[in-house]
Amino acid sequence: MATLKDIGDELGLSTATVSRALNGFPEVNAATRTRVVEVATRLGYRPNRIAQRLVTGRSGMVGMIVKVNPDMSTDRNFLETLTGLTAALAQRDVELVLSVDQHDNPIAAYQRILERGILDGFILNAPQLNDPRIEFLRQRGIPFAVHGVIPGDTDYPYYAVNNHGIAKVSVDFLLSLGHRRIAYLNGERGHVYSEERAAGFAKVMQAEGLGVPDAFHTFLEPVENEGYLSAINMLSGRAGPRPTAIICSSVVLAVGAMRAAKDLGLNVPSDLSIIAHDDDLPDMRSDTLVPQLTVTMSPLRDACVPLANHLIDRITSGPTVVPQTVAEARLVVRASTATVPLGHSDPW
Amino acid sequence: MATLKDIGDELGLSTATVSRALNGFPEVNAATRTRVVEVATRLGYRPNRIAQRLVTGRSGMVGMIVKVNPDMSTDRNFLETLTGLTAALAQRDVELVLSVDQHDNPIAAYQRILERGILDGFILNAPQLNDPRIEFLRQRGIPFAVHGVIPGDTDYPYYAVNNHGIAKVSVDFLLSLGHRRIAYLNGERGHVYSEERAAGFAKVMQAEGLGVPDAFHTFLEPVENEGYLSAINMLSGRAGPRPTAIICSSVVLAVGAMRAAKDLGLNVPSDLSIIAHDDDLPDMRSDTLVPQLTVTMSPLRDACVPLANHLIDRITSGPTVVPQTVAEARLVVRASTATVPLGHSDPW
DNA sequence: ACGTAAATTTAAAACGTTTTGAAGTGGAGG
DNA sequence: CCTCCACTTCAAAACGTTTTAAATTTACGT
Repeated sequence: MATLKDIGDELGLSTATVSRALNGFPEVNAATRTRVVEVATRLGYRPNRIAQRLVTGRSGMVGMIVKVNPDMSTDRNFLETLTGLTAALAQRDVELVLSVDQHDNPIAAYQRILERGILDGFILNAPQLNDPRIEFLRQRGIPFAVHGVIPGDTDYPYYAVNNHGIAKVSVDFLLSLGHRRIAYLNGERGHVYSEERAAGFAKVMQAEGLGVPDAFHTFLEPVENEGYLSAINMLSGRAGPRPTAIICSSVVLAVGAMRAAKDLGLNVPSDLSIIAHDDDLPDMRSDTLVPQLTVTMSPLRDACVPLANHLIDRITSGPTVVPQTVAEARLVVRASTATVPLGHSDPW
Repeated sequence: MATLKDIGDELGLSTATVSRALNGFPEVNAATRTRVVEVATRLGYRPNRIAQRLVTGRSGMVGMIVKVNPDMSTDRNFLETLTGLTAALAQRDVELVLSVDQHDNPIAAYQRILERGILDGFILNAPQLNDPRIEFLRQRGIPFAVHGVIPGDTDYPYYAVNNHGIAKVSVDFLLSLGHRRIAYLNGERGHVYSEERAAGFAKVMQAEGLGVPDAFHTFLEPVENEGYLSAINMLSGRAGPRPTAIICSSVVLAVGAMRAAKDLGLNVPSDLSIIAHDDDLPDMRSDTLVPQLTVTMSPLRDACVPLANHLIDRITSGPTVVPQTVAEARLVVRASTATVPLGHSDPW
């Protein structure tokens, strides 16, 4: 716990000079600077974040609020994000403060922690379509960066994957294999990612002159059983001729769909092609499934470093800087997709 | 962002008096106090934690370090703990700062964050048998509270469940049903909880004059498939006469064991009794399984409030205070246990 | 040598709180 | 009327840093 004063005393310098020397100000003599740095490292000096914050208004700490919901699958994503984010922030010497939001009011948690004047900014994840948190933070002028982006409201730093593109790549690939009856097991309504993919899916299919009955585009909680039930419904033939291909919004849903196919005696990929989007979660490896799953892939972890940097840049450079990234998913063709089965290439 | 000065100016008082009025000092006039409180609430005053910390040395923030490992099941516990803990701490106006430890050196993360002088203390979870973190924090005099307790090293605030008791209750119950060949699917070696239960299990069985072959007491990563494989091995009869009852250290393992029994054509509970320990995780409901699982139960969430309080008490009252709690698990008898099948009541 | 500009360093204020030591009230007792 | 004490309140220092404005030193041209 050495302080600036300790260093200054040892060298006969004022704390002002020491501070400047360590913070790389140009007006300090090169020789002095090296002496200061030398003593600082010898004493193991680390600036006191608290004191820093008091005077600069910055604490080097950013917050993230976790919405707790019983659906743990989103939490799996969250934990993955959390890990990468802490690491990425640590790279730039920023700490992550976590808060859990248990109330129905998504603002309350932010308010509570903001009132304390501790944090420099926030990372938001899983934005909803009209996300009140964004309005709230924008109003107060609190810097934030979003994992994802709200279409039509993009006035902030973000890292997003091209959900439109994810849908298009999947559909294009299946079309090229001759599929025409393509179903979609999507995520829950209201989330940006599912709505965006839904729009992309609808658009590409329409452009091809292919309609999709409502029963074959479902919006599900991303748990295995939901995927199973919806796929059973689609594949049983009761809602119309069964699809020859299913696109799943996540690997969990694909696992459910594969179980459904198996239970109905359908072979993947010869009777049914399955393609999923894979966030590359460590406990949901799409390449360990049987058959190995064809996926569009955009590792969740890839988001963390850009997100951290976007936020920090925004904090340090002010509101003029709006760093944004849109990542493309890449198609990984494995064994769960094949050409359309004979006699099934007609549309619905 | 009202300050003490704002309040003081409005009432013609010094910041000193305002501060004392709000912090409940006895020497302030009752009438003044009410006036101060009135203005403070009207202005939405919240003390600035940063300034507070700078002068008092306390920040009202405690830390927790997450060890990231690919085994997500422990993370499920972690997330549950996290939720409860944040809430419990918030009750006493304390924030939780999270840090993720990705390095092999468990100390590094603590060091990094401590050097910053931000935190008042730590919550540790999942203590290992010779946990270096404890030695480190003790040496530095940093307050901490542990979820769990290391046998033989109990010189700190903690909340623990009686793991010995968990094993004993389970075994006693099975013994009373006539079982003699009781197997144990335990958690991984090195963790306090598994070692303690192992010791408890061995002791109770020995006291009964019943040995347990090594093959029937296994230490597993708490994932479904591990439970399945180990149970298959036990029930196939290759390692000796099959057990009539299996105790599982967690519900996930029990799910695996039940699948194994089913695959081998064994009925639960008539052929095989299964009992598990249930931490009451929201996504692993032991009462939704078929058959409903008999369990020893100690909700993970119960730990959070005592843990938070233990830590805060320690921080505020100094090292003389060592609040400790040992919780007992309760037995919840459901449908996965029954009396020993005829002709199987002899020991190994 | 001298004045001036540039280079370097310093003293002091500021951030918002807590806390120490002192000072200002008022009333009771002499 | 004076002293003493209890009750309130206040001014100022402190925490460790950054930053403004001022002061000091150095360098340079004459």
